[in-house]
Amino acid sequence: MYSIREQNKIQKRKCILDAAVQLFTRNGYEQTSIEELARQAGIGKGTIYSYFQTKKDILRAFCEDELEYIRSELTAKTSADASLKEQLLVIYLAEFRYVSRNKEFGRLLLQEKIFPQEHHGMEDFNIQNQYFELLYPIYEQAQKRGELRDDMELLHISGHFYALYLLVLSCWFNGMIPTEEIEQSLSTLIDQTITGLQKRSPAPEKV
Amino acid sequence: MYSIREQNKIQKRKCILDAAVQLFTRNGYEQTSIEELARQAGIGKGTIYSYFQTKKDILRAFCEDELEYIRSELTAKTSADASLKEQLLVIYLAEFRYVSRNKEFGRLLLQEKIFPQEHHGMEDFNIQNQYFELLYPIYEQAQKRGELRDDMELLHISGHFYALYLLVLSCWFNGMIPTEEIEQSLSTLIDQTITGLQKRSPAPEKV
DNA sequence: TAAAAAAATCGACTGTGGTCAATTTTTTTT
DNA sequence: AAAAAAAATTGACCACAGTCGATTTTTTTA
Repeated sequence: MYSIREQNKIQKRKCILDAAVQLFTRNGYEQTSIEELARQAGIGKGTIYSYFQTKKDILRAFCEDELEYIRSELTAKTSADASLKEQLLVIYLAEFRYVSRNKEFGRLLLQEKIFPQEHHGMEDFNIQNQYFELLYPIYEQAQKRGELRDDMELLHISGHFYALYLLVLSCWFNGMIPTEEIEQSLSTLIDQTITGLQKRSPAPEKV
Repeated sequence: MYSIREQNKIQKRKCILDAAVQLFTRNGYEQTSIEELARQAGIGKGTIYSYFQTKKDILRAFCEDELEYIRSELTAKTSADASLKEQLLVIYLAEFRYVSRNKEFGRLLLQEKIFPQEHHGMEDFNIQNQYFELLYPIYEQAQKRGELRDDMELLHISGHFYALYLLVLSCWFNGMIPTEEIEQSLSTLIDQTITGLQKRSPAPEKV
């Protein structure tokens, strides 16, 4: 049972986020002032800061919600019979599509997510872990089918693929990879990872 | 031959960076105002902005210089006989040590470097590429010794290892990996990359 | 060398993110 | 129901990043 107070809090938080979405998407993040945002949400400026610590947190909260939704949608859709590579591509490309839809948002979100401020702390840790766990079933399945080694920690495997995704994102933000080539790049890197960089057939001679 | 004007520009730029180093390291980046910085450098506030576009650019300029120096030192030192893994570890650990020495600087530097603003553009692209090329000899050498496949683009190989480094950095910033375990983590991931995540055929490989 | 042009310097000014003490609203106590 | 306590709200206020037109310094022209 929620008290009036708690009801209001929840509702007001939503008001702020709704106003943020509207203004951020219309005028951009930097171009939207907190005062404007407060006006649009129908509350005082100071009140915003009892719901969010910083301006970035507002953007982050919205993005996280959206991403969470996309992910839940996705796991339902991913076909379990597809190869590991295919499944990973579907997931990471969906994420990329989201992050790249608005470059400004994506950049700010990733900057905070990958190299966060001290004070956020534990939150991120959990979200990150949650996300990894989301992928675990896929890796486990791939292990069972013999697509992946089974003498490795899932966390390491998961991390490894995630690292590649990060790299591709970074290259895209730096203009080194155009949008059309993202899939190709990811695909190549996934292949590399699975196969390994080690020289194959002729047995390597020890020096 | 430098004109008086050009002489002054070079010197003044250095003044600003010197002042920045002093104040940033003493009081931190956030706690140092541009006015303070200008005073310390002995120039007007507005002048700073004809040398650097933003406050972050000042920090970045300093960090880049330092990093460039560390890298040049390093390539001279790295022993060419060591294994690929050993060489990579030396290089990436040196970088990590630098980035982690001051967490605040490191964070800001990486945020800008990995997910940069639009307007910086080409600069970063070149720096990134320069860095990759710095490592090329090491990979080529490893290919010749048969440690690495030689049917792969150096850029992809380079990128792949760089991705792992990024991941480890991110985990460190998120508090998922404590400083003492960085080497271990990197080491594991490098092994994984070289060997590949694929399940090896239980049947003995042809000798 | 004097005048004109170009470049560099400056600090008052602006807009904004974030704070905080005073005020209002809700809940608890008597 | 009234009083007291707790929580939420607010906008004036502050500090600071970044701008810009006025001023000074350097270079070029005549």
